[in-house]
Amino acid sequence: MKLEDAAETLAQLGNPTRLEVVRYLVKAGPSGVPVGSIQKQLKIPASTLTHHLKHLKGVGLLMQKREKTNLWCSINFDRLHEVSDFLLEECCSFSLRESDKAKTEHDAA
Amino acid sequence: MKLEDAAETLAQLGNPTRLEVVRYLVKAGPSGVPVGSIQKQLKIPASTLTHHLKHLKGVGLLMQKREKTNLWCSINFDRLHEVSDFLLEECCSFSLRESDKAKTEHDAA
DNA sequence: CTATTATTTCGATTATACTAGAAATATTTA
DNA sequence: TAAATATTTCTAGTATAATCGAAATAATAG
Repeated sequence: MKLEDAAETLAQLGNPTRLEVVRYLVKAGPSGVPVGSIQKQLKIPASTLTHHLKHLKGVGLLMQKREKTNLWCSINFDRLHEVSDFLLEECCSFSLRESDKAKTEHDAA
Repeated sequence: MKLEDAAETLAQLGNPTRLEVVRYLVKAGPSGVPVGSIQKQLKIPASTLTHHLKHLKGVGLLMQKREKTNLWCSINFDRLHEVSDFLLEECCSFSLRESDKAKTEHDAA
């Protein structure tokens, strides 16, 4: 995953209203929930909700599928895992303290 | 972890410059890296970097420790794990499709 | 076709964040 | 004390996002 994409996705998750929606959808599981249910359940004005859903869709976190008049929303779990994992990838792959002690010039450039 | 706190933390991670710093510190491991090394390595203007470090510290992602003239920065791995995990907690704890099929009134309120 | 329900677009207000140069401060070493 | 290095504060310009009411647009059922 590219850093820019991860940052953009995390930024979208960083809005409290949007995160509330995401958490709700995560709990709802793969089958998802209609837009209207989210709206009533979390008491978010319709226009505000649409706005946020568009953002979530934009970074690939949200999937939507029409069924009659309802638009069912569900989380893209793969994508969410990807972002979640990104944060800790390559953890501790170098230690400056060691090279520091060994008098290696870390900041050569 | 409270939703508001998670959102605030994710928002901080959502800035590309800050995320780059975090990723660098994650790779550096628990011993950390001095401010100046981050600055040179990632080529971020000093004032900009200080600004971002303050944000990261504000949400508890960054720990700092002085050693002579250098200020060593390291990631609070516990905190980062907490946020990372938060996203998928209570996954699939309810399914609207099922209650839908059973004609249960989900949006009663 | 009309009524009803679901969702989106528009438009306007308000607030907040990113960025970085220049100057200031702190800490160490000579 | 002076010089050198490390980090922070100040300040200001620029841009972008959150919010939501009202009106518009689907989509279906009767």
